[in-house]
Amino acid sequence: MAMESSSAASGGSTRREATRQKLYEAAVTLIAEQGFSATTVDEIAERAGVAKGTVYYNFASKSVLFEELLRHGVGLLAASLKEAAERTDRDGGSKVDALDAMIRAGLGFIAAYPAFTQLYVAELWRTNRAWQSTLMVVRQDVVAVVEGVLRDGVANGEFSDEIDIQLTAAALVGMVLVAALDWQSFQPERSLDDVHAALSRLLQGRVSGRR
Amino acid sequence: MAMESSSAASGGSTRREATRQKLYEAAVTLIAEQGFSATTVDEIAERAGVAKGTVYYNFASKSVLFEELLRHGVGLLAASLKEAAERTDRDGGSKVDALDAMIRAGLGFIAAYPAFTQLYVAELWRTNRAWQSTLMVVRQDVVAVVEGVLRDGVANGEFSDEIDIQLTAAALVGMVLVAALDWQSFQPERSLDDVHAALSRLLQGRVSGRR
DNA sequence: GTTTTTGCACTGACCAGTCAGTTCAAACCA
DNA sequence: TGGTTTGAACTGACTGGTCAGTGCAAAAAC
Repeated sequence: MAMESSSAASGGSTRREATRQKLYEAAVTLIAEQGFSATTVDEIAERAGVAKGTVYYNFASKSVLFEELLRHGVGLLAASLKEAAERTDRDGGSKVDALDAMIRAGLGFIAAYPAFTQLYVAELWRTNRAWQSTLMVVRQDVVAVVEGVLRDGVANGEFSDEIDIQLTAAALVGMVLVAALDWQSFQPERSLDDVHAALSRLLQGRVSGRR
Repeated sequence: MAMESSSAASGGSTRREATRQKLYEAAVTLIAEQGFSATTVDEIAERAGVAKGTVYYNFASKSVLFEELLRHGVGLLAASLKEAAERTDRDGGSKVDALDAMIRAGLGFIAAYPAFTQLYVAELWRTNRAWQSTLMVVRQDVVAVVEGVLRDGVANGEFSDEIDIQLTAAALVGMVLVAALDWQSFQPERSLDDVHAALSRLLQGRVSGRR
């Protein structure tokens, strides 16, 4: 995942931490490609360049490794969105600007950690999974940031008070998520700016306006 | 999935066909809940009320069963979208109306076959899967319908010629997909009309217009 | 000298796919 | 009508292999 790439990152930069990081990175790619069940612990260890025993020295089980990975990644995404919204606020931007900035931040995150995003999308709507509750919490973290901006926008009259905040937030997140995954998978040569412009136009209803 | 529920449906209404149908229905739910790899053939057989051998009598392998399931489901979705677009055309509606009708058709499909949709989303962006090519084709079937409407709209001046057809189509599909899954998972009490209205508003840029 | 990692052998559960044998229903016969 | 044949459909015990997780002694790292 290469999240927290600088070695002097948060938390304790012990040797243990470095190993865990390597394991995260190996696991996220493999699980994104193959899914959780189809990915073996041996594979993860091998890709991380580490002995199998080390995996179990650092994580209680395969699913615990996965859950910690999820929390790790979503934390970064939510923080990035929040930061984008707040920055726009400080600069005196409108709420549309804030949404726009969040779209860009979302795209940036997905471009940086495509594997994580794939994995997240693939697992989010599954039921009957051990880590379902982890995912719910984690989803709420992200959607809540968007909902907050929408709510503020309605309050200050910038958005129609007829919008359905929950549904609209979900739809916006979905729009960015799917467009970005499509971009990565099917036309990776496009630039972030390109994709951002297309989504921005859609957001601002400038599709049906005939230029 | 209950697709093709009438017993005198297309194809041959043999005993075999009925069994295959039962297997589809069993498999789609289980795979949506647990994922492909985590779902065992024994489970599928049991849920379908059939012996394991029957699964292999009817399908060459577990993944062939899955691939046929995918084609089966996506065929229905694409047909439903196409039908919605054409109906709008016949009634002399605009291209925005066509998009709107497709959103409704998409929501209707997802409401009718939520498990299939979950499964589709979860598998679509995985790489390194045996059925990757099946998925690509199948995705194109759906996105192409939306692209077609966008293209027509640009041609007749209804849409800005600056829109990026591919990206916009993907984003629209994503918007509907994710909003609908969220609806089903997190606020199933909402009506289809509710959800449709929210998305329709977003599509037509009536979010930032201050009523 | 303590923490962490390694390497590897081992276990027990689980699972995809097989196959020899059984059931079913339609067609044919008397 | 009732009996018989035939092939398609179905069954479920079995096999060969895979994989999560364990245990541990010795080596590295700090």
